Amino acid sequence: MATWKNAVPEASAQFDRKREVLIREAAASFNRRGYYGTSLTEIAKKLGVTKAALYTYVPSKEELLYYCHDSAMDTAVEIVEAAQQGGGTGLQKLTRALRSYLEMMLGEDGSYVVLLEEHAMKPAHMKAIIKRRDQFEAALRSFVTDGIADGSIVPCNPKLAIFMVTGALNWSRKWYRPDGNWSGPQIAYALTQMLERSLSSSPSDQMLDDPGLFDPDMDEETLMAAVVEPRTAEGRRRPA
Amino acid sequence: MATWKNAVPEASAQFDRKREVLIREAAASFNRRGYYGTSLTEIAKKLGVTKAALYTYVPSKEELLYYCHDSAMDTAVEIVEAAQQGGGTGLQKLTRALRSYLEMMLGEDGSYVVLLEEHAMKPAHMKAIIKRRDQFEAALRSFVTDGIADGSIVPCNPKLAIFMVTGALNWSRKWYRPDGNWSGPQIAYALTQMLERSLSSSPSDQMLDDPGLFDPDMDEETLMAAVVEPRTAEGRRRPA
DNA sequence: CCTACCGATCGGTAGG
DNA sequence: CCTACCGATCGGTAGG
Repeated sequence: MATWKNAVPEASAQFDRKREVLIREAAASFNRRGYYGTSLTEIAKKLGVTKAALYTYVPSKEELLYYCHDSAMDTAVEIVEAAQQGGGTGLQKLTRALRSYLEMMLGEDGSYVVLLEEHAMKPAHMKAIIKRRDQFEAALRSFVTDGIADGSIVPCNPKLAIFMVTGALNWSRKWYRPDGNWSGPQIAYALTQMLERSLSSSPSDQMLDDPGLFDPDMDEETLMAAVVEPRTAEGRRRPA
Repeated sequence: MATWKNAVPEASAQFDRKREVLIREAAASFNRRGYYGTSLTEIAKKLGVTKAALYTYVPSKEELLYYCHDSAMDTAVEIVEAAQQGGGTGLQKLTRALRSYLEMMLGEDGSYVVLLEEHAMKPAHMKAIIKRRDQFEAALRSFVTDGIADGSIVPCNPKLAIFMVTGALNWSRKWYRPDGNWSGPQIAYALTQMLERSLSSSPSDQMLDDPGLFDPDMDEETLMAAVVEPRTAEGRRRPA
């Protein structure tokens, strides 16, 4: 007799799950071909259904784009909060945030982080997204001002600094190839290191000149020793 | 009797000029609303003609996008060549290239530098553009390897370094507001300074914390003195 | 350089 | 979740 009671949340979970898959698939397509360059028919075909079926989960194409942006902001906020709770100097918090942001973006479902074409949304949706993004950027800027105050970051303009780092990070989606020589975590480490150097009050004179040398399981000392050590021509690449 | 002879080049010049205006207008629209989000009717309206008139100057919308990309690459190549001929260390050449690239991009007709949606072009056009862009990036990378060799740049991965700086630069189009607090040259100076710091073998411990302080006519010493000096709340902004 | 039109494709809906 | 369809808009062309 309890069957009816259980059936409701199960069905609802199914619905939510499908909706989430739709959003990720849409975001990937919007990223690849642009909002106007992607038809709902294409998205539906990838999901094995017809266009009409999509309207069970979203009321319009525009709203689908809005959901994509909103999901991306959920992730961004999580990353900033985790970086904040990790503690340490301003520079450490910033570096941590940048690295996990990049790892996420270059990871499996990273393509769903939509960044462009906010103008395609209707004004109310656009304002909501821009507001959330401003909060994200403000959190990153606070790491910079923290760092300037605690001496870990060189005095600079926080606004410009954050524009610089987010630009460098977001651009990675344009050139990153999952089947290339470098893995996501390797690029995340090496790129973050370069950006950290531009802001650190005590910039390292040792940089990772081959991202392929980085191993997620390696500790900092071993890695830095590898940088100066002689090594084989192709170095160590794509560690499991 | 010479009238006829002169009329031909004049007409041809008129044609070329109009074509150029069309390309810039199209590039600005493509940048704003995307390739698929921009109709030829919109572009035509901005130029005060009808859509059909555009076909006198370009054979198709796709070809118009190709011309946009190609013009942008012309400018990029010019900038790199000028930076090369200026001489100096690898770091100096790189910094010079980045700064003029940014000044151009934030300048009056800068919006015509199209960067995205290469996939909208047919394969042959896409290949041609990607080839030219690779040459541009290779030139920038050579500045980095020059710099590592002459000791002005810290040992690093040139490919990653150029991806980082181009990302930071290209992203500026997303946030730059011509009517904002900072002028194009001011941002170009301050942002380039930050990027230079990430690669320099002797990173400055003095950064321009307010881009508004920068005056194109100011020499380096006066500027750096202004950075440490006390100043009025709003600093000096938007010098003529 | 314009008016008038074409075939194709789009987002969205009706009805089941 | 599908078939079948709608009005609107697109890129491109004919003919002048």
